[in-house]
Amino acid sequence: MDYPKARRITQRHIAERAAVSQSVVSLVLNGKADAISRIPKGTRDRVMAVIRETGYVADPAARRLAGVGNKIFGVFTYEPAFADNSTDFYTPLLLGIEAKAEELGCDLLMFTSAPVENGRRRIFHENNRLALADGCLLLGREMAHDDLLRLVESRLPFVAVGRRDVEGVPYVGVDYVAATSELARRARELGHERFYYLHFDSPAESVRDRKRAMDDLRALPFVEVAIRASDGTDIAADWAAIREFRPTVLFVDRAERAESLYRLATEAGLAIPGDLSMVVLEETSQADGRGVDFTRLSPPRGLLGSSAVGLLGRILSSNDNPSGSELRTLLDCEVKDGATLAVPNKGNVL
Amino acid sequence: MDYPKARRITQRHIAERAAVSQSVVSLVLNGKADAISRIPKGTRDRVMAVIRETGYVADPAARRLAGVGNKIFGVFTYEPAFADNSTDFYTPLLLGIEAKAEELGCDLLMFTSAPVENGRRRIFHENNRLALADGCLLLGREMAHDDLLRLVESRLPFVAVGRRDVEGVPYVGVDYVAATSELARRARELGHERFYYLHFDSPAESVRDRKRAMDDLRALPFVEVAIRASDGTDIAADWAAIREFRPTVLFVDRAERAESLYRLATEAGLAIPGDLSMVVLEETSQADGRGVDFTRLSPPRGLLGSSAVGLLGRILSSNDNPSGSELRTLLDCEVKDGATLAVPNKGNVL
DNA sequence: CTGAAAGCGCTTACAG
DNA sequence: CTGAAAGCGCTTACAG
Repeated sequence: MDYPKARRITQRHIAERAAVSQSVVSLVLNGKADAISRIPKGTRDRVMAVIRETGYVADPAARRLAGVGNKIFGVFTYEPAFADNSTDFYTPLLLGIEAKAEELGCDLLMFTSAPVENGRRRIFHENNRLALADGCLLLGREMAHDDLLRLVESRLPFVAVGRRDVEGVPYVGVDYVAATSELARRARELGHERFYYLHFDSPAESVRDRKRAMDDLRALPFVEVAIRASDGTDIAADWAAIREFRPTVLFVDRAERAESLYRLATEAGLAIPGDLSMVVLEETSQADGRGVDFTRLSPPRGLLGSSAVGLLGRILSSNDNPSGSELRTLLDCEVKDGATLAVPNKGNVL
Repeated sequence: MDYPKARRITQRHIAERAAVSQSVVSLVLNGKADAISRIPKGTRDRVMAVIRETGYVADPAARRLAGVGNKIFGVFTYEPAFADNSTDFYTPLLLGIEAKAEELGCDLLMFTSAPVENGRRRIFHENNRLALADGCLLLGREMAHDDLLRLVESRLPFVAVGRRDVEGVPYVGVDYVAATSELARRARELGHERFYYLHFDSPAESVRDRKRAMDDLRALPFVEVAIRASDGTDIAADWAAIREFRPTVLFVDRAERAESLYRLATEAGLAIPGDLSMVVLEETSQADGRGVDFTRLSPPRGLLGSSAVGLLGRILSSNDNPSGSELRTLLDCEVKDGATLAVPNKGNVL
């Protein structure tokens, strides 16, 4: 793809018309305060007038090459953001990111060109345009840890959305451990003692955090917890495994699976929540208003996005030095009361 | 001993390690076929090996400055895309854009930094990063025609999403005239003779196109058409005006208003569609599944986005020359049968 | 076949 | 106070 040479106005043109040298134009435009103050006001005004007349704007590529920032934040999504099943997840995140970027006066460079291999994107591909960004935002449930290490090494400032278990990676994440524990606590208080947790089979931090909270449950007296990883391809098998354990409450980390299990349960004649309570550890789909009103977690996705942009902005700003704990922020996760968690029926019918 | 500052790998480094000159590296990387063919295969392989080892990627800013394309498409949205009431409109569009960009291997530069004035963005603001993009996509219901003219003049290749009445502006739009006429034809066939059209008070092309179709209706025998522009601030007044005309069918261009009018009508004891049929000339909100199932237009938003990206790609490609009509494409708009258009009751009760 | 060099448009130390 | 110049990393016509 060739770049059709648009006749651009340059600082040389401005300089000619204002009868100064090109460097004075550059100085007036973005010199340091004390350098500018040495230029007589008359000269400054003359230059500014010509700039306004001509609508001159500095070429960002040249600025970049000369080593200054451009207020461009790269956005990299590990899973393709536009895939239908990711829309619910990414849209609120991206809205938060955009809102904050607008507030900071930043442009957003979406790295849609990263090639997809095995369902995930490769960030360091040939011809990646990472260097055009002042810093970068990383989104995705799973991120390859070697990519993250390489990014740290590259010195490109970046912020991951979601907690990451990699040394030196700044992130803004969600406190899934606390929120999951809170839901478990509520279930326990209602009298549940047999917990089943069906979770996605993934090494992602957000998956592991939820699992840790469920694991910790075992320390409580009278509580029994069964945990099963599932790749989601055989829900019927998952359901069979669940029934065998005879839980009174079922935790599921993915809303879509919860829907399937809900159907299987009701088809089997079970009353939810009476015979079996259900809890979902993520937000349910907003797409249709007809879904089950699950008791669930509702991560603050908009805030997550805007906070990540805010943190990246602070990292890039020379007169701001985020502390170690600010570089590793966890946001509180809201619990939404739905209609699927209640006191268990007396006789367990499963 | 001082460590050399961890710097970017450049072509010079590659050249040193492969024992060639820097220009040979550049040639191997992106020279024309006949130039490359003159470099012995051994040399080429040596250079490529070093490039692979080091993971070298050309600096896009330098490439840009040297005058070649970067496969970056700018995306400019006149209305802030993240505003809550625009999400329904922009999201499918952006999904289509992203999908096609990924297919073409392009990155997307979202101009979120454009300052908002009076609810719309200014594209030519100081420090705009337009020049970083190979070409640009323009989204928005209304676009300032002087901005468009200036853009044409700037020679930056661009494509507008939505038909535009400005000389030299390439676009991909929706054929609202045909689709609106089709809906009117159906209403006429069902026996409707008194049409009311309430439309947004805006000079936008998409608004004018729908209005033209409604205007054309007047040519039909027995048909009476009343048309009212509304800024949406006083729906009650709009409803009063509608009642006074006693239409049997009400066309509305905005789904949100149609919802309000539907409420007013049913509160007034009217049966819809019996006493009053309603037709909406845009897609209704997907946000909740509980809205009215309007008979309506459903513009192909995803396709609109991907087609616009495709067209921009063709414009930028040197070996492709879109014809005049391809530069001004209108897509067919689907009509969705809902529950609000039917044969009118015998006695008009309005 | 390969290298030296000009040039893209900027920033910024340096010299008048 | 202001200008000439080096340098950022690349592409590409031009000379050997």
